[in-house]
Amino acid sequence: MLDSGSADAPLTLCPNGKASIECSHCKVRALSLCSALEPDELEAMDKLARHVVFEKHQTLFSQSEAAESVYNITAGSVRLFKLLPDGRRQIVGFALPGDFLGLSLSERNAFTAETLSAASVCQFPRVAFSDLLDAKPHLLRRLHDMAGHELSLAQDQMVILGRRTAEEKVASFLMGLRKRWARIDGSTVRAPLPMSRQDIGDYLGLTVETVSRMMTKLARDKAIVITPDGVRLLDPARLEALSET
Amino acid sequence: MLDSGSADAPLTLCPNGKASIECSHCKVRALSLCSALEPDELEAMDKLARHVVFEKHQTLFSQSEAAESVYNITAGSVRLFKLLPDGRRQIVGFALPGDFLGLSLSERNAFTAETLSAASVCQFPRVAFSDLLDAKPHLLRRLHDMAGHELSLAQDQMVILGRRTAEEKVASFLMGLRKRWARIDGSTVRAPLPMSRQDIGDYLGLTVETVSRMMTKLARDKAIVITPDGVRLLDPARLEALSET
DNA sequence: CAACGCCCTTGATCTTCATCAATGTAACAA
DNA sequence: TTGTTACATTGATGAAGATCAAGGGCGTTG
Repeated sequence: MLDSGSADAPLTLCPNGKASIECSHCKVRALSLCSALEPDELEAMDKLARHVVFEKHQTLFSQSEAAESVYNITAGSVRLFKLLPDGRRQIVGFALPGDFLGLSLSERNAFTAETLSAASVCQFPRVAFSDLLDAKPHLLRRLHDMAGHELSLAQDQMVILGRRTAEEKVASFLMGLRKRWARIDGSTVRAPLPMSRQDIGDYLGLTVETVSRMMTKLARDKAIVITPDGVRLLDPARLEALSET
Repeated sequence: MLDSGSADAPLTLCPNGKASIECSHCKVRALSLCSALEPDELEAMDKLARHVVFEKHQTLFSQSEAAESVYNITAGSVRLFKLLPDGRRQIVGFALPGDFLGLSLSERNAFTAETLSAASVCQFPRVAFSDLLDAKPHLLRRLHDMAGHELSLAQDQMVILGRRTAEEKVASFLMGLRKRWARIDGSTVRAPLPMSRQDIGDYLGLTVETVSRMMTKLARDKAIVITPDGVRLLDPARLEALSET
């Protein structure tokens, strides 16, 4: 895990002018990229930053369009997907608070990003961000490490999509999501599900109905409890067994 | 496509001492990473390089082991896969001549790499390569761009695994492979298949039998011709339609 | 509060692909 | 040559998950 040492130091740098304790931007950035920055570099980042609030189901950016910005999700969550011409949809990931989008700095967006709920986003112009990187090689290095991690996650997802049963897919999904939430809210058993069953299905290569049936099955088996906002994991060992690598 | 301007200039730098026209190392590196290098940087690279020949079905490196090297495949091809404890296998990619492995520079290997045929590999110690990058930020930048491209390919593969039928999967696979061979041998219709049907199945989330049936179907429909060493694409338009994004 | 829409769940049936089994084919060795 | 082995193909059957259909919970809106 990344240390959060730089989280409270540069209070005044938050682009929206609030104290960090109130500012989701400053609060979460300690979780990922910005903890690698020196104060002067943070300042440079913040000069570029623009804080934007999106409503539910709004599009941050679309597949194939020219990439304009790098995004840091500071609150809310986002679905990332590709569409086939006939309407089939594959969700390639979900972005949670603290996650970055567009760090590969490619010219065009590889997928569409839509908010699942109201969301706050810290946006940096791609070109300016790219220039900053050229001036700060160690930041680029950090970025490259993050890209390697992302690639590794994508390959794990290939295993899930290609070689796991419906029940294993849902179990792996819940475990994976729980671990990501743990970094954000510290909970070891709660996994809020801001996305619909349809979204989960499009992420796992299943239909809504199958996702629903597998969730019901896991609940019947006392592995999880389904709550209005997501699930609580009753038997992580059982889920772990279903999703073992 | 990358230009090959630096392909023939630094002839003497080839680590195995042959002239470039005979040296698969020098011939292929123009295709990817090394075309971004200045002569002095190429020299630095070559000082690190070790040229190794592997036999068929040998392991280059294994999943979870400490990553020792960066690899440039100069001849032959390689399968990259992850295993589940119960033996299910997901191939996450195939490496062809000119491809690099281990450029993410992570501490541990994310997958196992095994040769499909006899293969020549140019190997660089990971740590030394990493140090070189720290000294050459523009090379790191180039690497990061390549990582972004790889991530994008991984996401395309997620769409194939999650949302395509067996026939579409096989068609996309053949088209994708043909495009990669085109960069190597220039052919627009030939797609050699150094991997077995089992390998293709483990790449596409299918069984051997289904792969075989779909190949037969495509051949019956006059979209491809099956040859001893691979396939010839008779009707690329039909295959394209099956694999349209 | 009633009506509507949206999402989730559940059941019945169908399709695709996996599984099981047999046969075919090419490379290689004795 | 024949036997052996590994891989590919083909057919018959089965099962996982998709599809089709209906109903239920819940928040929103008039």
